[in-house]
Amino acid sequence: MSSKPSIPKGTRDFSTEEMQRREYIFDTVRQVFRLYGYQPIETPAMENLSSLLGKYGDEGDKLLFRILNSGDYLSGVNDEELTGRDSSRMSSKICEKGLRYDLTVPFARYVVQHRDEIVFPFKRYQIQPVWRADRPQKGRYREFFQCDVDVIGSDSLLNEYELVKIIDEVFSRLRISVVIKINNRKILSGIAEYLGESSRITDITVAIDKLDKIGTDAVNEELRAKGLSDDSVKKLQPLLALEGSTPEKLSQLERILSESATGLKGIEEMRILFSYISNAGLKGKVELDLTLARGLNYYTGAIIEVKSVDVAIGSICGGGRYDNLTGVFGMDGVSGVGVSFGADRIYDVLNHLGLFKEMVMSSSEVLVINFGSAETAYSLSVVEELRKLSVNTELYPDAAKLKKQMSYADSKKIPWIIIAGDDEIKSNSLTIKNMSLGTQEKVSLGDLRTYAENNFRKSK
RNA sequence: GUGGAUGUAGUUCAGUUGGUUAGAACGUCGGAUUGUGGUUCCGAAGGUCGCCGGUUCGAACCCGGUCUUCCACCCCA
Repeated sequence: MSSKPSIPKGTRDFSTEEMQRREYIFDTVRQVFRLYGYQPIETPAMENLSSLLGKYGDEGDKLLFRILNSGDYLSGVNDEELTGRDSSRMSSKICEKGLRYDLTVPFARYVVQHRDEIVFPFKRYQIQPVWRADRPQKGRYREFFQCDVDVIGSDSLLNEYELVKIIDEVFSRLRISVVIKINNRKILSGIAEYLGESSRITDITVAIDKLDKIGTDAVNEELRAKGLSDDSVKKLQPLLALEGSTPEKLSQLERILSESATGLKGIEEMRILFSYISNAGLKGKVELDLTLARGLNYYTGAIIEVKSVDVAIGSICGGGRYDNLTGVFGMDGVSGVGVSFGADRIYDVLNHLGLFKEMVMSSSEVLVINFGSAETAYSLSVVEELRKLSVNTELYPDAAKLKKQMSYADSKKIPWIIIAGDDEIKSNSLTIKNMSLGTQEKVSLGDLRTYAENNFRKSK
């Protein structure tokens, strides 16, 4: 015997119960996506490494799972390279494929590759696993599912608004209270411009993203450590301290960033978006959050992030506008915007909130007891009839003791049992037992249909 | 990738400064009850103490390595 079997770090098996819960999440998002007119696509688990590299920054490149070439993968490597121990150079020689890191970049590749078949604006959703060679933690896995909705080929801010509506709808259906945070890359660019540090926009945004977590002083310290002048740090302070309603914040910003055309454009975009939102009657909270800066560096307009109000687990949904993602695949001038729901974290939130407990997890509505070969034909006809009526029904496969069959039903939370043995067959009837009440009654075979319609599937 | 914790029946956890045969609860299975589950009673099975090595007369316990999970950074769904 070898040691116990196991699965790679950061990956998980899902039990039947977990899968029912997960499918509930997937079904919910899928229904909402469809409601807004989005259509599904899928792309392969692996992409050519050339499609993936350089899209997520240096950090992202490190987190890509690379797939070793098949066959004699060392044939193209000379001795010098082999002994050079340069991992990154080696990997580019021996790996030409990688596992997808997100769904957005493969989508961009898909759009470029299928441009002739696609009608724009193209609204698609995609629910598939992605892989990151991250160090796992709570709520961080190496294999996890994203549920992406994107619309590509339209600049309209109505798309951003629609995505906010979708987010609100999904989380209200899932009964998770959320706050939707929105920012705009152009405003962040404007701020960097205003500080005279345009080239350091990444350092600046990464630092101020941590404001919530580490506080103003630590952020300032980090900015200085990254090489920002004291003067710039000083100029940034009023921006970090902005208060008031969203329109008030935008007005103050407008004054401060009056010299930056990009910044003003961003402010204008936010004004329009929030004007849509203010009339939308959303259930969740939506706020402008200037410190929201994380996300991939391909965002160019709106940046969206959603957090659970009740459970601290990082963001459960995020996305934004990317003006030219398809450009890197040779197709310019196509703008897209989309968000991604993190199914695994949403699962953790629902679990933490106890919102799964009330879910009915029964595989079958009715279990027909198996008494043995003499009764099988009679039992099967009952099973068939119920299935014709769309009642989820199963026949216990073995003629086990009644006690065993009943505790099977009990542990699987099957609410109804049908007993059809000798006595019943003789009188052309069935004994139907309600497992939660413990009551049972005899029903003639001819009344089964009526009984089923009046009693079964009541929960749905 | 950096730093720090963790690992004992299926599950949650006990286990004395290193000392004989590693325990409990819950769960599972069997019986009390051969046509009645969820309650009760009785009984049983189930562990190479994550894995590999070292120290020791002797290791679940001490040391090293490794893997897992978790926490903080980095980054992110």
